[in-house]
Amino acid sequence: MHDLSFFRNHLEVMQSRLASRGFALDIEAFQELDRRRRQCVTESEQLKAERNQATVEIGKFRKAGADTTQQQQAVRAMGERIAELDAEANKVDAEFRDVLARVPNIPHESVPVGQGEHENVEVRRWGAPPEFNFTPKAHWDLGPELGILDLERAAKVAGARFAVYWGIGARLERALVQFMLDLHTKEHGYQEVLPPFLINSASLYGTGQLPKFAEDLFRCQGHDLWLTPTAEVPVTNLFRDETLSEDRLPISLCAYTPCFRSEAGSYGRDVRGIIRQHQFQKVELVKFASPGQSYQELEKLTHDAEEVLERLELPYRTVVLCTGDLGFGSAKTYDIEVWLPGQAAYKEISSCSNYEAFQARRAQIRMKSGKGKSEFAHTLNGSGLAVGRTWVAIIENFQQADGSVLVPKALQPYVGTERIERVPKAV
RNA sequence: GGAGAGGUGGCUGAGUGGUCGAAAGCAGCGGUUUGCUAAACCGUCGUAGGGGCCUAAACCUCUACCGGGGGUUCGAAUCCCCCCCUCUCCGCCA
Repeated sequence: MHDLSFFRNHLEVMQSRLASRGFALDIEAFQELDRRRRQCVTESEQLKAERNQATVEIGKFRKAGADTTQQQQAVRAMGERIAELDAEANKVDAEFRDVLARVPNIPHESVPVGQGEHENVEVRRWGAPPEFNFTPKAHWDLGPELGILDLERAAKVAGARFAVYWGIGARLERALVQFMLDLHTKEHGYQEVLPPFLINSASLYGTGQLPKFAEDLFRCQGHDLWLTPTAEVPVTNLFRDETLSEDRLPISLCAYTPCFRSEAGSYGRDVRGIIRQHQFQKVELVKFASPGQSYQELEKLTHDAEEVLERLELPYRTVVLCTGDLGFGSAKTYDIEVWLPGQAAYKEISSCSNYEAFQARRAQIRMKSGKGKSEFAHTLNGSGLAVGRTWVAIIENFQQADGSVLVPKALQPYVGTERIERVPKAV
């Protein structure tokens, strides 16, 4: 959500900067809606002022014992007109807000201009893809062969795009969660939180998933509750409608949650394996920062996520998204992509974004210095990391000729073994 | 799930139909006094939207907001209905 008065007064600037990310702002339609909205509000408020005055007079007259039937009728008629005007004002205002709520954020000036994914710019590359003296397998073959990944039974108990992990496979997933949380809390200065996995509409609105992306979510029938698509939502909304004191910023939080996404509109993409699931596990990093420090914090947060891959000896590259590939609310985003031998490609495993005040304005997250006026905080978040995709990266990168998988050294204490071998069938 | 008690400004807390955006206290901010600190005293002290004003700040003014949404009334923090949340007790449950 943009600042209304700023937006209204800088329409041309907004238009040109939004155009860089492929969003066409219709200035005339906006102005017309804004004009109608103000007209309704002004007229209604004038009438309300008159009514309030008349009402006070009636009170005085009645105290004096006078008959006020006539005045009462007049005010009643006024009330009817006000109701009409308010209905119209509400309608126009809702329309106006809806338009405004669907305008994406302005890209930061450091973001490269581009049309889409292919124009993202690589900023770092770490490690080298492993070389195999055999043809490496993809996890969708390797996992079932090892007996640790079972997509068929997952389809039975839930459906497509779900997974069941068996034995050491389940333990590997759990070990990764533990490892990531330990790294971020003990070495990167994050405080761990465990939020609700079901969240209400107000929270989703606060971080920008609603109203625009409802079809991407799972909703609980009969309740105002949705399955969280990412911990970003409950964790960022922790401070909704609150004012943070500036000297406590930045606040850095990390949270483990499962994430649920309907993946409507992604039919046919990543259908094999567990790259794209309705449910996946993620450790999320969230920061609340002052405007002056938020870009520095974005760099830190991104490095904190990259560190996970380095400790796990997984090759990756980091790209900065160009204007055309930027997410709805983000002003700047780094994607971290891990190397997957099964696909011989770098695949997104984390997305680290600075939303500036875009979410904070929606969620009313303010900050205040000692005596200054309060202003909106900046919010940031990034995966640290997507656990399922990290699981895939380990299986594929550390696979051996005999079909077993070596466990990276840093993870061995958590997994309790140096090598993953075929698990005995449960039945 | 059942019964009861509540939800008022940053906090505490008054207010049961009109002059209440809301007493009082605390915290905050500005000032006076003071060598400094402390204290005392004076003042100030909510948010959002509209207009004055072409733009920005300041200022003035209007409107809305006393958990949320509806209703009654000339007029609602106050009366009625629905919902949400908190607390206490009971039931059930990991």
